[in-house]
Amino acid sequence: MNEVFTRNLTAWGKQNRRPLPWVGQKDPYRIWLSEVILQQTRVEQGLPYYERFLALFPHVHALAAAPEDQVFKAWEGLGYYSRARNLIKAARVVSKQYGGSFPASYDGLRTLPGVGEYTAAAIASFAFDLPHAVVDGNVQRVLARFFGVRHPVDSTLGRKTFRELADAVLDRRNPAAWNQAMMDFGSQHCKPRQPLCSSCPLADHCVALARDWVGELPAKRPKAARRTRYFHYLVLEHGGNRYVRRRDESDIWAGLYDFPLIEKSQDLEPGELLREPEAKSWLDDGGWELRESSVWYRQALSHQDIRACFIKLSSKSGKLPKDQDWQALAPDKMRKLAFPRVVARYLDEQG
DNA sequence: AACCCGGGGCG
DNA sequence: CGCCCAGGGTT
Repeated sequence: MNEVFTRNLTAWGKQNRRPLPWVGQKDPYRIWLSEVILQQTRVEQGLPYYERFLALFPHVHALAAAPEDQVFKAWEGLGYYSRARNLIKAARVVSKQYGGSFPASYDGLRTLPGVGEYTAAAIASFAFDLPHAVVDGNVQRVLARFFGVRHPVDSTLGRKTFRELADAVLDRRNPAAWNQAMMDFGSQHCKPRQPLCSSCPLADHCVALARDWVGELPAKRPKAARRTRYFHYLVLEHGGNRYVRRRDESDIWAGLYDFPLIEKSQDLEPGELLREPEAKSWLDDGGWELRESSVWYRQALSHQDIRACFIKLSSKSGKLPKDQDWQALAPDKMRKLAFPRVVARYLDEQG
């Protein structure tokens, strides 16, 4: 069974390799960059970001030397911004401590920030031809269906099972081509919905197909409920400038910029909002006057449902409390900074 | 082990 | 609207 799986998947891989800029590459920097960009991200979505990053930062030293805000701006809209933070950290380690050369071992790669089991195996196999099997969503799906594994992929037992299975079927003579074939097969043939079972080279021995489990595999644990948050943004204008701050690392969008924010568990009208203690402590004595308030913008994330409203106020004195690190910025300065998607949408529409 | 972290595309 | 995506880090 294993032999059939290996032989047929290898044959499929030879004829169906995807023409992507990082496929077949041996430069560890380019492999690493593409893998981090593609974490939890579709190829079609990540591709333009990969091209842009490579143009802006052709090698690891350029990325290591870049201003952080420039890297975040290049990452804007891609999500999971801890990837951008770790990208900068890892680039600096490779640039300064390793003289620009990525570690040429799985364990060495694993020490880099943002490089977990999957990414370390990917770089080790693609760049260095080392025998490490990648286990991503595609690989899990192929293995779960063909071998009929019903453990949830996000459970401890499931992770162990899929890692061992992936290692067992790995073609150690050509790990790069094997890993590529597994992921390509999962993304193009053994797809999550409407997989191409009728023309599948593995159909004869596929457990899921024989038992009619294709639609339920791979199994996942039930998800936590989505939390709804109401973000009331104060757009404080003073002499053509607006106040922004860089978000800290304890909540969503760490490292990105946004406006003074009052969060509530429900939506408030501007009149109610400005009577809240939080608003009064910020705005009192500043002579702030209400100008207009936007419609509600909505952003659905996998784990949160965020609704944002933008309330514009202006003042001649422009006074704000000093205990927060607000900066008053002109529009041309703001354009260089990265904002959450929902804020960027507002800025695009309002100017 | 459970939880958190974005955004987009698709059925 | 729910699911999925070339996952990783923190608690």
